[in-house]
Amino acid sequence: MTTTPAGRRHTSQGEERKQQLVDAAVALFAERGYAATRIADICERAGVAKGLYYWYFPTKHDLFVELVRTMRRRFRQAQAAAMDPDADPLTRLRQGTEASVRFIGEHAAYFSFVEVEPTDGDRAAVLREGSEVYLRDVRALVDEARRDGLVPDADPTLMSIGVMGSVSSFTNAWRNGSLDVSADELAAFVGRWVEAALTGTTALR
Amino acid sequence: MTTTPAGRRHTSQGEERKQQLVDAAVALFAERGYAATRIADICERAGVAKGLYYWYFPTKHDLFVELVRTMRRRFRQAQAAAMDPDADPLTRLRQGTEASVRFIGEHAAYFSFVEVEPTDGDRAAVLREGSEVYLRDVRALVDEARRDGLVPDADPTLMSIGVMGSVSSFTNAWRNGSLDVSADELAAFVGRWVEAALTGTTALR
Amino acid sequence: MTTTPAGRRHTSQGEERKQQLVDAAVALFAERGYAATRIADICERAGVAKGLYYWYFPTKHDLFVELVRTMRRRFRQAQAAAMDPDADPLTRLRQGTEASVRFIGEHAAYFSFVEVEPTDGDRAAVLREGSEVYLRDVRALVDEARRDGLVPDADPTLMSIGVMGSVSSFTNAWRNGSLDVSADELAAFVGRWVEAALTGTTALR
Amino acid sequence: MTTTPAGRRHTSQGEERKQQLVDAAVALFAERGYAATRIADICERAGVAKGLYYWYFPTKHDLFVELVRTMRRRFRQAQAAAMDPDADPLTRLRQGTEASVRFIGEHAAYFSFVEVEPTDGDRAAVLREGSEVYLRDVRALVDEARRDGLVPDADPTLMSIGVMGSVSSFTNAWRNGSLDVSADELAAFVGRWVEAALTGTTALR
DNA sequence: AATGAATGAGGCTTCATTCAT
DNA sequence: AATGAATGAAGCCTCATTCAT
Repeated sequence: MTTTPAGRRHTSQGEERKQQLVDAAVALFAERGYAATRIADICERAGVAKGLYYWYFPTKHDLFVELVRTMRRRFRQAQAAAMDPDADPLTRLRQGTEASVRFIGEHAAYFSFVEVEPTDGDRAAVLREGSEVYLRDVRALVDEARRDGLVPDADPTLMSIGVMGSVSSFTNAWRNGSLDVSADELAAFVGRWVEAALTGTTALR
Repeated sequence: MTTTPAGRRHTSQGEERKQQLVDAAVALFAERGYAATRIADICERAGVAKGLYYWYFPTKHDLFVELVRTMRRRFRQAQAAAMDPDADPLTRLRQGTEASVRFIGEHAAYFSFVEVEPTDGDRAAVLREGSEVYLRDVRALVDEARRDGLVPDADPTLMSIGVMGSVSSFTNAWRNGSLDVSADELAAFVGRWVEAALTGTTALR
Repeated sequence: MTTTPAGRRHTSQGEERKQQLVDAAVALFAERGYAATRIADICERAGVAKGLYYWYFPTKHDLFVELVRTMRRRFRQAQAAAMDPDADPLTRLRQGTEASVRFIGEHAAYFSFVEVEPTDGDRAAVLREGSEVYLRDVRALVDEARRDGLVPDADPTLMSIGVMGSVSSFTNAWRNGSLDVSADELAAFVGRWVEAALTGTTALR
Repeated sequence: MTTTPAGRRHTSQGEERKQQLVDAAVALFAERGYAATRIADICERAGVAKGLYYWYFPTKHDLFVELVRTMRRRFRQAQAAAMDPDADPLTRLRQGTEASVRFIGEHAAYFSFVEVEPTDGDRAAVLREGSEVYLRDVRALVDEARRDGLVPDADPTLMSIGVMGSVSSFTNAWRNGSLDVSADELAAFVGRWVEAALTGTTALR
């Protein structure tokens, strides 16, 4: 049960409806972008009348926010689940990176507009939250690795950004169809790429 | 002298006006994004009447295209100028990378919306052209370097994307204000980062 | 129930609204012509918000088309109803002609802009359809009359056009206010005029 | 030498320019209608800069008026020249009618938009002047013919309108391409048609 | 006479949002 | 919960007209 506009309760049936709308929205955002997607389109694809949208979301922006927040949560869970708590930071970083690549590959539609999209005005902020969280997680590992002498003594912020940026760069390209590798191959490559860049010692194979 | 709508000629005075409009547009696109920028805004900032816009550009999209194409040309020139034709491919790659970072840094407003923007519909294609050209240039150097045994025998497409992606990731972050380094420092770092990732041997300092 | 824009269904209430818009449009077209009538005007006169127009008609032109088609249908019905199927072709022609004059007289507002209007571009075609149908009907009767020896052996196309043209010429003048006769008197006169012209024997009284 | 806007004199060279503009306008009005013809189009076709238009005509409407007035004059001259002053009124009427048909045939482009055009607002009045003059001329002949007992004792206004309407109906159809006769044949037919209608005695051949 | 540039009112259309049922 | 109808603020673009040179 969740609440919406005027604090209304939604039954489980209502939850389904809501999810239909979100799913339709994701598909459309991916196809033509957020701005070019009209609420009417979302409703049409979801098979409901236009007016119904507002029973579930107070505004167009809200669906976006809810969607982003939900995905963010799942994203972190996927990363956390992939990391071996007993491993050294560099290993955990690689595991997290690989998990990220895989997760993004599995939610291509979503990331296609989240990564590339406008960011005009409010949505920018919403998305930034997401990368900040990610960045912080990476940063913690980088710091740890530096403390352990696993990576050179370079600017940790720069290194963290390098890690995060690599993930998004490679997955963006992958979605564009310019890469002819499987998700797993890509994940492995990105893991090695990042490690090589960070340590300057691991050869790319 | 250039031509516009119905193939009209513009005097040099007209050229200036046109440039004023482009400049105003770049600033506004950077501030609030392409979609959120109204033609009226561009004219207002350029200090001309709304109707005049259409004397110079048939549509909103056309200014965008012209702008992108112009910048693309300059971008390549800057890269080419920075590369020592007698140096080995890896060195040239680093020189080009550093030049790219610097160029982007000098045209922050432009790249802020070109890199992050929507890409909904037509604009996507226009922008893609740009990265394809860049990618091809990088790819040529990577191939050469591989032939010379300077980089491991990994997938050259992946490596090229890694190079290009690094440049944009770091410069994006730099523009966001999350990085506290000078343009030159950033360029140097990215150059080393890319070289390390590629060769797996150059330590980050 | 009719369909519109995206094939939407309209309730009977919606049908009324639609009709209100059409009525307002006819009045305005008659007053100031199609081109000079803005959609905003139509809505204002119909007492609805500007945006609602597009709920019912995809464009300004569409209302026009729908209107013309509807009137065309009624026009033909009125003509058919006035003709005695057992009468000779010349009589039926006169009956049809008189009915046409009367119908036009009863829908003066509509015909005032349909007959005299621009016809620039698309609307021309729409209107032409109408006269072609009329002309074909007349032509059939003229041919029959010629076969029966009721009219001279002149070019049937010319004669048919003469009939149709007479109807519109007289009714146009009537609408302009240059004629001081009742609709019935006019109808009778046009009937005789046409018959006289065709046969060259019936005296005008 | 004529005067324009601020009472400026035009040299004979200027007269030519002016005529070029008028000619371009007639062609365009005929092609796409008055409303759909932009001043820019006229200038483009005339091969002059847009601004020059206003050196010759104070407004778009004025060219129209001047054009109509000029043609009106010539039209009347053509009619007058065709009538034998010594002939009876009915003959003169037929001669004038035939001359009208021929004149219209020779100036098809002009009449195509003058006859069929919008008439929205001001232009209506300008055009009406024209038909009123024509109507008055016809009316005088009809009255005379009635006095001489050449036509029945019917409403002279109606008869006059029938004459004028016939001319325009047939020539309109002719321009539309629905008639496959020469201008002379058409003129002869219309002459007989009108006479038959008026007298009810002349058989159509 | 002639040109390119500039103006600005105004039209059509879109679409997020709200309302009545 | 759900629907069709209604609203109105904007935005893009056109084009007659004017201006400076």
